[in-house]
Amino acid sequence: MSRPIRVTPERLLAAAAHEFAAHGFAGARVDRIAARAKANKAMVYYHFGGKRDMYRTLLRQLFDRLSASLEEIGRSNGTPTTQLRQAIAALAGFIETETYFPAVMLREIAEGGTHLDAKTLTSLGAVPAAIAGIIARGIATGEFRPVHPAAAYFSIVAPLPVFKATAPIRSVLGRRKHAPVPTLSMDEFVAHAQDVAARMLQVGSGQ
Amino acid sequence: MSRPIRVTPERLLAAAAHEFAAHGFAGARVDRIAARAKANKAMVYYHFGGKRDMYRTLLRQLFDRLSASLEEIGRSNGTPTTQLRQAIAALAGFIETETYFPAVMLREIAEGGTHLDAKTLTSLGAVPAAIAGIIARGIATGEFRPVHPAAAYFSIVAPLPVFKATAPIRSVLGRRKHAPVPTLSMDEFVAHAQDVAARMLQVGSGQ
DNA sequence: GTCTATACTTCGATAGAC
DNA sequence: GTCTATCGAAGTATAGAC
Repeated sequence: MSRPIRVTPERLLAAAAHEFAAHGFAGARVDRIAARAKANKAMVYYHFGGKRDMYRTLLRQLFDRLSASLEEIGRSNGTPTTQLRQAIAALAGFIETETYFPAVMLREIAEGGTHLDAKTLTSLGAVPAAIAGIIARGIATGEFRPVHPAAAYFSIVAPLPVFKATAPIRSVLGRRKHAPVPTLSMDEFVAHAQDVAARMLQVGSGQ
Repeated sequence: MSRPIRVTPERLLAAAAHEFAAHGFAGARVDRIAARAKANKAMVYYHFGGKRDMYRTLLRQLFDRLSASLEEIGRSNGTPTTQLRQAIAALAGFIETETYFPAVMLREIAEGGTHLDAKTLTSLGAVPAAIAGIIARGIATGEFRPVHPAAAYFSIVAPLPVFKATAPIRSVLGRRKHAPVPTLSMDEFVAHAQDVAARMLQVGSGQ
């Protein structure tokens, strides 16, 4: 108590998350980040050195938090099937909590990792590693059918952020006549994603 | 023959595709687009009116071409199962041909459709509509189990552009010790995606 | 239709006082 | 650590000759 926490950097990062998600790295404005954080623009340079380093710090924190959560599930004593369900739920929960994460992630993918340094790439890589680990273990125990872990990873993970990030577009499209996309909640979609993962990895029942 | 085709707008659009894919809307530079098209910067404004309208024209053309290809498959006399396999292959082929499409699409999703006008949104909407149509028909005939068409759409479509667009990052990550992501070709991933779609929609065999 | 030259604006970054 | 003031570099867009 009464600990003089440095709030400025944290507030700046939160504002940066919002800004980078909404406008991308190039479109993000340092002025807007400072304004949103109710801080001075010079503080960005004082605390982070510049726009790019602030961006990297943000990404590293996001990936570290996500991978830590996934790795904890991987270390639990559940079966691979259970762990995978939990991992999907954890990813969905992370997306719901860190609402800017899907947009930031999709943007960085599109960017091809251009803005990332080695340290940030390491943090990023821990996410697929955690999921692939669960899958590989399930295959090793014979609980999952043998699939390429990377292929399974993308089938499992990609739909969630894309679904979440398309919400605004789906909303606009849904307000039209002959709406092609009926309403679908995040919870429903998570259940669907868990079901798809289970069917994908189900032993036997070749199609 | 000897038809005096206006090549400048086409060349500009091709250059724009490259530029918007690599840098996003905000990061795209009109100078670079003109330079790459070996045209003058003023031509962008003459032919398209500005950066934003050029971007919309590009997106509209992309979505129109993709949805036309998918709708043609939907009109063919194959079964829904066959049509869905073909649709996934067509999407993969489109991604391979229009190499800048995945990045552009992921970026626009992250952007929340901010830069899109009504006409472009209509073109965009035709893509999920075509896929959802195939799925709905398969459910109607009892060939597919009843799933939410939108949920199925995202499970089927999202992994492909994400897989393709992550190639640069996977390549960097793969060059490291303890590489978490073994090599995986696009062809292998497409086959995997078709398999996942089939299993997802397979009647019975509750997980 | 195409090019040159340039007006106007915005943005990232820093210097320097407090 | 924080703020004000400002520089210099880009960037979009247009005017106007050809």
